[in-house]
Parts: sequence; C-alpha cells; structure tokens
Amino acid sequence: MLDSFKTYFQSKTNLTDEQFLSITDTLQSKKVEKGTVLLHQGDICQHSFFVSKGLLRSYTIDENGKEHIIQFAAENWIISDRSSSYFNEPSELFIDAIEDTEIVFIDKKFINAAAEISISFREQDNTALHNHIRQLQKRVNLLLGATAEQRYLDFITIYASLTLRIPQWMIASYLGITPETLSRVRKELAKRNFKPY
Amino acid sequence: MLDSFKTYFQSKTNLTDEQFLSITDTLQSKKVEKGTVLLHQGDICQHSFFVSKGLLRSYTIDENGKEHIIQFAAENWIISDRSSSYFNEPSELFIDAIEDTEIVFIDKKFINAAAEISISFREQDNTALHNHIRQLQKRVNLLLGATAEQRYLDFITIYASLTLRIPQWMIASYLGITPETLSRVRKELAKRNFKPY
DNA sequence: TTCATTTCTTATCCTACATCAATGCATCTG
DNA sequence: CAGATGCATTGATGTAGGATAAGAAATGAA
Repeated sequence: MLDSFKTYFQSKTNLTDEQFLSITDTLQSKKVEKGTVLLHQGDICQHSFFVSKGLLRSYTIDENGKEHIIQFAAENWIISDRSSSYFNEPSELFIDAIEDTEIVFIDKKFINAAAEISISFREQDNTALHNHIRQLQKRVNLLLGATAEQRYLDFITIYASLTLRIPQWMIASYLGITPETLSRVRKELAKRNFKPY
Repeated sequence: MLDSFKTYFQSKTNLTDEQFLSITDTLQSKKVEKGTVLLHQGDICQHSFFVSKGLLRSYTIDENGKEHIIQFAAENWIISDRSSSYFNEPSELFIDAIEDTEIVFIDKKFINAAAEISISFREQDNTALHNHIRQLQKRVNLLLGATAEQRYLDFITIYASLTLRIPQWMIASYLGITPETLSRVRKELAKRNFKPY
C-alpha cells in the first residue's frame, strides 16, 4: 500500500525514486476496520490520510448531536483537516472509515521534506488548495440556491463511482437533507424514469 | 490609495521599499462608483482587487436569476476569483461595488514577481489559501445545519463592522434566506431583547 | 422641497423539507 | 438459525422559511 502512494505521488510531482525514498522514513501504512476513528473533533490534526484501498469520510457533529458530512475520500484521495494541521488548532472534524481501509499516514515532516526538495510538489500542493477552494465554493453555491433534488443530481454525477458504496443516509447528510427526504427524491426521480447508471 | 496597499502588503510580507517599488509597475489604482461591475460571470479573472476604501462583493446568479452572495470585501481586503485566475477558466462570479470604492488592481505579473523575490509572500499567500478554506468549510457547515437565526447571529459577530454598511437584502442573500425572513428574524431577536451593538 | 426609487417591514398563504412513527429487509452475531 | 441491529421506505403531520403583495420608511435625484 505504500507502493500505491508512491505511484500516486510520483504521478503528481515527478520526484525520482531516490528522492522519494529519502523522505519516506516517517511514512506509515496501516489497515483499519470499518468504523475506526482516525481523527477526533478537538484533536490537532497531525496527519493527512492517503487511501490506497477503502473509503473514509470527514464530518462534524453539531450541538444537537447531528452529523454533517464534509467530505468523502476513496482510493487515491487524501483527506485531512488542513486548517487544524496548518494553524495547529483543534479540529472541528471527525474522520473515520466507512469501509475497511488501507491508509498511508502522511505526517508534516514528510510534507515539509517534500516541499523542500521539490518545486513540483509545492506547485502540486498549491493546485490542490485551489481545487479545494473551487469545490467548496461550488458547494456553498449549491447549498445557497439549489433544491434537494438538484443537489442530489449534482452529487451522483460528480461522485458517480461512489454513489453505490456510500450508504444513503450519509449522502443525505452530505447534501444537508434527511434520509427520508433523499428516499423521496429518489422515488420521484425513478417515477420520472431517470436512470443514473 | 497605492500607499495603503503598500502598507498592507509590507505588513504581511516584510518586503523592503526597494523590493516593493521594483515590482509595482503593473499595479493600477482606480476609483469606481457604486454599482460598477469589475468582473463578469464568464470572464477570466485577471486581477485581484485590493480595497483601500469602500466595499465590494462577489456573487453568482443562478438559472432563476437569483443572486447568491459569496463574499464581501471592505477596506484592506482582497477579493477575486482565485479559481478562475489560477486555472484560467471562465469565472462563475460577478464582482461589483456596493459603495463608491478605491481599488488597487493586482495582476498576475505582480503576484508572480512577488512570489519570485519573497519567501514571506509565498508563505503569506499559502496562509491566505488555508484561511479561505477554513472560512468556506465553516460556512458549508453552517448551511448544512444551522437555522436562519443562527446563521445571522454568526454573521453579525464575525462581520460586526460591516453589518451597518451592507444592505439587509444582501446579508440575506449571503445567508441563503430571503430579505423578508431576515426581517422577521431581526424582529424576533429584538423582541427577545437582543442587542447587537 | 417633491417625486421616484430602493429598501425594509408586515401580513397571508403556501411549499419543501423535517419530524415522528411504523414496517420491511438485509446483514451481522452468537 | 433466531434474534438483534442498521438501513431504506412509506405515511401522517408539523414547521421554517419561501412567495406574493402592499404599505412604510429611507435614500436620492432634480
């Protein structure tokens, strides 16, 4: 599973094998069971998690005990709480495993070392930040204006490959609606003969 | 008004006067009237706008012709569409002036030049990106879970100094509610003897 | 000033979505 | 395999906030 991270990483940053090897000493990989919590609200986020196999999610829990899913991360995605990590402050987020998953733990030492030896890593990281902003802004925009149905349709086109793996109540949580409403939306779409797959 | 940008910029990046001077050739400042549109949806965003005096906003217009305000920027703030600018793609956003305002137009040449000569600029820019992400994520979270009233209360504490300058219907648009609802929320708060100022 | 335009409020009715509750299925687990 | 647990669906009912309309108040222009 470290291999798949290496492949991923080199595809993004053009580091040589030697360069990559020279900074991997703090990288750890681990298999975790479905349900394992990797980051708790209140903790300071010390790692980014690269998913080599499986599925993770990040979410908040509000004063009423309700979960709000912020993000999903399947194979070849990295998930973390960048704010907490960068500003060294307690995280708002939980991160846990939706499926049994194989993870590479990326710590700050690795990030810093990579940034030091590679321009392309820095560029890549910058691009990732911009992508993240773009994605969040689009989501804000949808939450401001779109109906439950529109948001769901947007979700299944963007995350087509994940829609079957993620339980519906989590999709509902991501969309900001209840599972019951999502069920009704889907029923309505089916009635209108909509075929997602 | 270039001066106020210089002050702002040096407070964030520790460039010397000479360094700053050496890259200012493409900077332009301009006064624009209330209502002036600085960026149109569909355009590629070529500048960031530094506000030395006045107030700008960015917003989208959806299929039904409804505005959704994404951001406000008053004195000593920079506003732009980073995604459009960075990825060189058509912007989703409009940016226009809520008040008569004095603006410094910052183009990519300036940014690139600054990044080239100053580590602290790069760091500062990176911090700004992380702040942006943190702010957007918080907003997503509020939109997913909080009531109109909670969102309004959050707004007036965070943007206390702006609440009196921004028309209520724009605040409503930022919060994702109608002006009528905001009016009712305010009435309710007043009844419960809530004192914002 | 005065007239016009924009913004804010209020009132009535309406709808999208939430809440609550019950049932049917899967799937785990001992 | 029987029971427990979790998830999706469905139905009945409630509600926050939207739509519409109209008047009041503020702002602005002439």
